[in-house]
Amino acid sequence: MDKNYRGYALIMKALGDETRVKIFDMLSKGELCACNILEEFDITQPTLSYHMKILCDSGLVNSRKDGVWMKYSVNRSNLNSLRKLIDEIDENVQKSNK
Amino acid sequence: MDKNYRGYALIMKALGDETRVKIFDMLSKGELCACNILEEFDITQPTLSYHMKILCDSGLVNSRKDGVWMKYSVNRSNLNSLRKLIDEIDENVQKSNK
DNA sequence: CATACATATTGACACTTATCTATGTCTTGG
DNA sequence: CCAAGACATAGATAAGTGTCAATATGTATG
Repeated sequence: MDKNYRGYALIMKALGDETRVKIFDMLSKGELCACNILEEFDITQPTLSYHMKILCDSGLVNSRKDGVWMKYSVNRSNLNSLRKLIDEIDENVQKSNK
Repeated sequence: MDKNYRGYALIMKALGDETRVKIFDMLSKGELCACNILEEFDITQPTLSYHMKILCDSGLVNSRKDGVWMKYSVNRSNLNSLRKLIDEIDENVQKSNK
């Protein structure tokens, strides 16, 4: 049973940036609009747009258009898949150290 | 209570490469020597050495010298800290969707 | 419809990354 | 001590990344 290492690497890479991991943590507390996120960082709007695209492409974040605004939220099922990988690795570590 | 986003980003970046996430998964099943890992990949020895350095620098992997060999293993406490971050984010998502 | 506003796209740029070949260092056996 | 083997380091290079300014696109409001 081969794992989808490429997919996991994509997810990890998406979180492998201080700005993006912070954004993801913010989103975990609830849906946010791009402008709300932008306020929290010292980056320009195009740069935020670039980061949001990476988060969405990884599958970790969902987006929906609400009028003029883009609303972002955590994709629960892909977060769960990431969680499972970590849990499985952790289990293996427990076993191999017994 | 501010989180160490930089540290988390470093860890995620370390796993944000297909080769490295695969190596980390291998190590979760037990300590391995560099030469054992090398056999599983189509990369040169210096490239593996480069990847192992990144994994070790992130804190996710421990190394020890055993004679001529370098033995690598998962750093349990840092894996646990990663796990906690994911768990916490997951908990927030559960809460905010109630 | 014209304007304002929120977001996306483009093009440029400096910096970083993953990879290789060549070479260095360290350890062990003879 | 010398040679062989395991690993690290250095230098080169092509590709990828994060950022910005400028511009385009889409949407709501007067």
